[in-house]
Amino acid sequence: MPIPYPNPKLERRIRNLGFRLTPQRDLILRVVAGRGEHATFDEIYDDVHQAAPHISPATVYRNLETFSRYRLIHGNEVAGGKVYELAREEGHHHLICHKCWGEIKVPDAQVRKLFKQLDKQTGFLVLGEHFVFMGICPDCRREEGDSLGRFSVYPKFSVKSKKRNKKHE
Amino acid sequence: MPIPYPNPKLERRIRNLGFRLTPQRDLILRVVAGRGEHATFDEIYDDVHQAAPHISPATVYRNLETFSRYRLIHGNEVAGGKVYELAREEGHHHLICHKCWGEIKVPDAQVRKLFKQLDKQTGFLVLGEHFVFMGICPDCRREEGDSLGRFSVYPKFSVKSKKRNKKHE
DNA sequence: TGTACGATTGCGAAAATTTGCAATTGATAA
DNA sequence: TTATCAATTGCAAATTTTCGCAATCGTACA
Repeated sequence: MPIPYPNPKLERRIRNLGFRLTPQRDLILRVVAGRGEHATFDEIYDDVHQAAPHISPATVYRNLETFSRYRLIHGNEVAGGKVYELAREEGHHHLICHKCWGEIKVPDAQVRKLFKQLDKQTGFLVLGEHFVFMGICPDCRREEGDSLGRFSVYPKFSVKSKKRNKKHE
Repeated sequence: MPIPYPNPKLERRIRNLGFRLTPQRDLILRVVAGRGEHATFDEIYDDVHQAAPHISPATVYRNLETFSRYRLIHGNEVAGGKVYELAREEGHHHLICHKCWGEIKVPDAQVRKLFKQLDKQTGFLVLGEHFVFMGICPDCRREEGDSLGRFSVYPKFSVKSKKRNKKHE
């Protein structure tokens, strides 16, 4: 379940960071929230553009980047594409299979335990609330063993051409 | 220490996967090997281009992508830039500080333990040999506490304009 | 409220990355 | 060695992403 929006906590956070909460930013956050997990740039931009055609891609790029940088949202590299989602208190992590692209969720506690250990040992505080670990899922291992054969790898999943609508003509 | 090159094992791996070992690919691998850890696209392309000016950026992009896909090299998203390096037997992982960009290496064993647990619990085999965990390092925590303030975040590290030399003036 | 300042936006241009395709060239088997 | 065939390359074009800058527009404060 995505974080609800409007989200007073999020707004407070934005202002505390010294950011202005512009209509553009508000909309972008709403869209990301509405998309739930793993929204691509295109999905986000499409929604934003539909709701407010004057908002430029550059603004969306910039804000996604800014929000990520300040951990209001999380950006994740998945299978050749980048996906975004609202940051949450609870972490959640995925195992994604190289072969079949299946996803398995990992209980946060497990990963958190590693971070706690790292902290104890090095004093370093890991901040990521969302990690993606690539590998091979149980089913595919059964089929082909642990090594990735030549033809077991897939093309990038993301749709190729976005072909945004030009404004003029 | 980067993996030595030429590397018979790597060549065998390439051929086993059904890839042709073209001069372009050979050079790219040599360059990546020569760069050691964390080579950016630009660094790689520059070296390649210097050694063989006729090789196009597209070829380098394609092969970096292909090699990553088949785990001959590892591509990693670091601080807004992507970096590549030759894959190795031994994993190695980094903690990178959001504030000062300091790097701390994590003993592979520690992370591996997590993966082993995941395997035991889910049957999923994690394949990544190189993970990057972002967070706050001990020194910066001491200075500012655990929360990331507005001005504690840095611009992207990667050099902005690449401005490749055009061939035809 | 009204004013002032600096953050943010949209635009167009620049730069980076990907793609289509014809030509080339490894690798295999005769 | 030579012929064959599909993988790979280089180019140019298409597409995506970033950047510079003047104009706006939130916010803070009087």
